[in-house]
Amino acid sequence: MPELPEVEVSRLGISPYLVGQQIKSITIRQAQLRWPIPKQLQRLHGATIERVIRRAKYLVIETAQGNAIIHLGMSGSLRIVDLGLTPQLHDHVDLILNNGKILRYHDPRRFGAWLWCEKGSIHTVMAQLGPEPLSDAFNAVDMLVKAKKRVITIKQMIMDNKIVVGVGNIYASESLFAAGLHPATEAKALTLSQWQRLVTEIKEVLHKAIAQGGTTLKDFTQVDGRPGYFAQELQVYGRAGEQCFCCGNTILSQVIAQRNTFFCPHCQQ
DNA sequence: CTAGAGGCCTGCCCGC
DNA sequence: TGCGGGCAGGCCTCTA
Repeated sequence: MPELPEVEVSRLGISPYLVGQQIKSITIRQAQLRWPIPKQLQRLHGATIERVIRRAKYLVIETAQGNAIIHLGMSGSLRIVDLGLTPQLHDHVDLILNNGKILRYHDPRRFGAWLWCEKGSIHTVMAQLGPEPLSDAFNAVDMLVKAKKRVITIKQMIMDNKIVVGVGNIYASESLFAAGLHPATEAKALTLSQWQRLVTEIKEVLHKAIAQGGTTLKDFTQVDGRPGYFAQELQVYGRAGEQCFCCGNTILSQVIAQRNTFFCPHCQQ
């Protein structure tokens, strides 16, 4: 699912309902997510939410008692619903707030996670993460240097969370199309100017996707239940066999590192 | 250390 | 209509 834009859209959607609110209680209907939901999460009881931040594809709900970390996995989504709304199948966690709202976590495949992090410490899942793609720490010069040490395609490299976070399978294909680069190109073969183009397009694609409310293929919804509209903007992802909007050639797909990858053989060399 | 493969889950779509 | 196979937005863990 959810790549960086979808997680950021979720953050923007839930923040106004969460920040400053006290958590009345937590209801866990299914604790077996990617990891079992830790008991310490109950320490949110009575806590006031100070901030909701995003790091990579993780959301962090900060309180004076400690932080809850949420990951949406492949099929997770968050909604703000009114108190009393009957939970549906796969609605695994409710954060019940004192403003009559519930933050409701839905995740059919249960690849997502709810974790607990003590105040002032860094959870192991977030300890090894690379730079944020929308920050200046993600830049062409650093990518060029790192690429020289790797035997890997550019698509694998931009999807490596130690190199740069938040770029998943959809936005990797879309960014590579925008940059005119074949996804299977050896990372070490890219020139500085090609890295500049790719870095710029990754930032551009992510910004545009956030502005459109993310991409809904199946499971993802915005906080109010609406889909994300970036699906209408996709140039290559999921379009194998269809015509390139740019040149009319047939879009191809190829498995790279066990992930399906979409590209235009004419526009991407 | 790196790179590649497997696995976790449910749901959906396709072909028989 | 029913059923098995394959596939899906992520990422941790194990092996070589």
